[in-house]
Amino acid sequence: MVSEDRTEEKNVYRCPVEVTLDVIGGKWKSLILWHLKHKTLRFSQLQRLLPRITQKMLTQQLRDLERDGLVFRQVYPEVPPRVEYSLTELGCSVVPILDQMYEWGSCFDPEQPGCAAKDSSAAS
Amino acid sequence: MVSEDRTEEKNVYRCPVEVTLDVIGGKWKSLILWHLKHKTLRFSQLQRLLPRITQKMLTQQLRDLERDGLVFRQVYPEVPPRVEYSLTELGCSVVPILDQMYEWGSCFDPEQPGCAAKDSSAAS
DNA sequence: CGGGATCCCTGGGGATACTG
DNA sequence: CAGTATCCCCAGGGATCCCG
Repeated sequence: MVSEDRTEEKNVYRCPVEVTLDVIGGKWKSLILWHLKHKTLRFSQLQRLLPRITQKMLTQQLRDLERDGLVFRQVYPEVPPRVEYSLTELGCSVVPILDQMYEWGSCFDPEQPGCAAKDSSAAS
Repeated sequence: MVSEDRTEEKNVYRCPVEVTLDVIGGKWKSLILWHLKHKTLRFSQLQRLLPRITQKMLTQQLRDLERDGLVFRQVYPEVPPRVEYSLTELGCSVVPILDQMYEWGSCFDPEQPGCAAKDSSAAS
C-alpha cells in the first residue's frame, strides 16, 4: 500500500507507478528502449534514430538506463572506439509496457481526444 | 514504421510511444490518474493525496488531462465551490497501462537493478 | 473552496569545444 | 567514434496574493 501519510521526507518511493515512470519515463528513455528492442545499436546509430537528442542527453539517458540495469553497454577496445548498446533481460521486461503504450498512443488522436474511448481492441 | 523521420521536423509525432508519454507521462499525470482510478475526487482530496504537488501544478495537470479527454471536470455551482474530477472512458482505457507500470515498478528494486540481468554496480 | 495571475528562482538540457 | 566538460539560457514549477 501507499499509506505514507507520514509525509516523511526524502527518497522513499510512494507508488510503484512512480518508480516505473522514473526508470522509463522522461523524454527519451522509452524511445531509446524502443529502438533497442529491435536490435543492438551503436552510439552513432542511436543518434541517427533520435535526431532531436543531443549527445549529452543520449549519453546521460544511456547511463541511467545502464545503471538501472535495463541496458547493457559493450565496449570494444578498438582504435576507432566502438560501443554497442543492447537490452538486458530486465530491459526486455519493460517491452510489454512500451508495446502497450505504443498501442494506446496509436489509438489516441490529439485532435479528437474522445475517439479512443473504447477498449484496446482496435485493429489498424 | 519509423523508417525515416525526414518528413518534417516540426510538431509531427514520430512514435506513438511519445504520444502516450506526452499524455500520461510527466511527473504527476499518471499519479493523478492512478488516484482517480479508484473513485471520483474533489480538488482538495487530490491535494491531500498528493502532498508534494502545488495547487498550480495540480490545476495545470488536471487541465491537460481534461483537454486530452482523460478526465471529466464536474463543477457544482454552489456557494462553497465544489469541483469533482473523474476518469472518462478514455481515461479508463489507460488504467491497464498504469496497472502494468505498477506491477513492473513493484518488481523493480532500485538497490538491486540486476534482478533479471547482470550486476553492473559496485555493492557497498 | 477552487483556481487564476504574477513574480521569481532553480536546474534541465541545448550548443559548442575538447580528449582519448 | 564515443564521451566529457563548460557555459548559458529559458521554461518548469514553487510561493504568494487575490478573486468568484
